[in-house]
Amino acid sequence: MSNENNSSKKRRNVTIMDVAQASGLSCATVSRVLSGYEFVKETTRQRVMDAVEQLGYVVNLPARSLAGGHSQIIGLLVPNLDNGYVGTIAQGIDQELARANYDSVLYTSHRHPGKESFYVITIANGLTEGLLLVAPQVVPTYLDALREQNFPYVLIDQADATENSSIVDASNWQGAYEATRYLIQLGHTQIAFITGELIVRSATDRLAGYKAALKDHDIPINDDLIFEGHFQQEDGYEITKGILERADIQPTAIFASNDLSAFGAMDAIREHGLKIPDDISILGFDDVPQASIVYPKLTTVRQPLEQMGKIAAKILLEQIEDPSRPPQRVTLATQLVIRDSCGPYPPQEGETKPLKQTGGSLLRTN
Amino acid sequence: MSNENNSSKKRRNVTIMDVAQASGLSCATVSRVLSGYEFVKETTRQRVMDAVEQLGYVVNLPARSLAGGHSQIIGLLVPNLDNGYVGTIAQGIDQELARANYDSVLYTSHRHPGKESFYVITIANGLTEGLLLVAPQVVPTYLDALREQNFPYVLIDQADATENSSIVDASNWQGAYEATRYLIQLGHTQIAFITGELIVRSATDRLAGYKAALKDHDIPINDDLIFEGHFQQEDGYEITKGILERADIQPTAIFASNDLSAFGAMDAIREHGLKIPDDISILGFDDVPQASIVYPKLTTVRQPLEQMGKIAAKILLEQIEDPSRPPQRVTLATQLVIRDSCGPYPPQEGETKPLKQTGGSLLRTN
DNA sequence: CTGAAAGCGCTAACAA
DNA sequence: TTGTTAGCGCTTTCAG
Repeated sequence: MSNENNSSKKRRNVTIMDVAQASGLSCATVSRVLSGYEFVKETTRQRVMDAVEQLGYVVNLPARSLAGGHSQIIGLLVPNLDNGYVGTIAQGIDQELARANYDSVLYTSHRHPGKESFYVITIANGLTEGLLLVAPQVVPTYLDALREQNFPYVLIDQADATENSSIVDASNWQGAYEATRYLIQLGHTQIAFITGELIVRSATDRLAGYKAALKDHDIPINDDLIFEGHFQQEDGYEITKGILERADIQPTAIFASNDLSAFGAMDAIREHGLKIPDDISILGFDDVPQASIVYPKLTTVRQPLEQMGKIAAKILLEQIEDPSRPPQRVTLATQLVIRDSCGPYPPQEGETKPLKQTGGSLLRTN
Repeated sequence: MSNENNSSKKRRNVTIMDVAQASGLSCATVSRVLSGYEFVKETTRQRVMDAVEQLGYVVNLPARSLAGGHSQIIGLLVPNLDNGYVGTIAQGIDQELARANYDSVLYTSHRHPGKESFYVITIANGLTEGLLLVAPQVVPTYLDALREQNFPYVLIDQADATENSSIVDASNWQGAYEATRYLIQLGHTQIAFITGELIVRSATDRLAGYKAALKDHDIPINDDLIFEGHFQQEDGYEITKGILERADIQPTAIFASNDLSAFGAMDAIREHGLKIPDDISILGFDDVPQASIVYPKLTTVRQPLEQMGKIAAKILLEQIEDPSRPPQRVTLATQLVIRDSCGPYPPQEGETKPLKQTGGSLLRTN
């Protein structure tokens, strides 16, 4: 066994000074080598690196940040993590960050109800170089503060009222429009719609896309078929249950504003003894990983979540590098992914898979 | 519009000094108030707080860490984020952390292949006060370094060869044993088993549990029925496809070492035109959120993932507070969750749901 | 109970 | 190309 210094509580870490001493150079030079400064003699660099290696030196991040260097850390503010939605975005972010050797501090919103804004400012204060804000359910109040400080941030899947932030999102209106059109072309006219949080831009855009498609096909918009949800599976379940119990409406298809609520709807439908898509069609939005796992596989509108994360990270990194860049907005195309949860109306006997090309962004996958 | 100082790049942040000045106190006192030191006159505290409020002061984390204070940050090392598994654990961690006002820096492993160890040490150096390591696919090499530095860390769902780390995991052996017994009681004797990464302890434990159950019920262990996978959906799919194409083996049930590979297996089975559970039963392990969404709902062994995260965080926090605490190991009970993917063998006509109590940790849920 | 002062480890002018 | 020297904002003895 090794020597018994278990109880030595605080072993001082190796610092840049130690390296300087060991290599017979100044700490400034060591610092230069470590942060990749160009103009150092090759032999010097080597001397430093040797000492670093030998002493097992590792940088102290807080010290570096404090001294004005790059912490190489960005803050990632998310509402939660348990559904694939955020995870997939985070995956994309992480990939891009890794390329630039950045890491992320994870913050969950709604953690300090009311003091969110204070919380965010703290994050932005010192530790992180920029912020990535993923789809909070409510429009954040601290954006002004960030902007005022000229602190880099990018919103993901979320609109900013002031139109003054960098934003990465997907074409929600378009996606909903095309999906609705698909259902219409399948023969449906009684299409129920489950909305998301209606204070969120993506939710209202999807609703608008749905309405526009109906209108363009001369199908009257029936408010009785529109139900306000909250992007949760539970909502989808409860709302659909309600729909199925009502006698006054008979939708032949349900378009849920996100996959999660679509899953809830599927549950309710099965519980009611109905078959999907024979008795009723279901369409979702997002294309989270689960969508292709459920049975029947969910037809849905794909948001390129991972790519959204990547691009957001890339923009943020650019912004960090050059804070004078003006905010930019990137809207990625959504894509209708046709799987097995939508069928024709009226149901055709013998037909297995409805696969009517509607032109544009269609996709058939697993 | 406000005044045009957009171009002022670096507005100095409000510091503790400003607060001191504004309140006519010393920065030491301000610091004391801010870090909740007990012995300050109430009126003084109030004066400080007022100034803080008025100036909009927020702490600078790096400065605090550097000066030896608590960063209130722990590092969270995870393999990925896109499946519910890690997300659910992270959710639990976050909850516990929030209670103690801690945050987490997210690190993804396999990001710096080969230099992982260096990476981890960097994390541990300065920024974070402790580390939570979630189920890396390989046994990490840097544990010794951490221990040597007396740096607090907790392993989640992962064994440590040296038996010298704090660990939170679940009763993998037991879970697999009970699940296998359940299948046996359902009448199955030809039970295929898809393993996980066999260098990972949880994977070998599950395999051992499966074997033990067979043995205890006098069913010969057939190595031809055991397939090595990697905890991935893809594996489950490929392996199952292979199984179904072989003539020499005819399993009536497949026990996959995690839900992900079970999902893959389900895909392969459906693709083969077979029905679950009528033609073949499927059993998973983990109970990730998707498990109750797939159709048919997956019968699986639940790992209390969220709770594992919570407890790991709690242990880490304790360890941070008092580094002299000896490492502890907590193994949480797994639980067989009976849903719809397993049926009796031979199949009984007319029977809807097999629900044979096997005693112990059974559970029927959605 | 409060203030003065010495760093924590690093970067960034400014010199040399 | 390299060294010297101030701090970055905070905590923490040590005096008062």
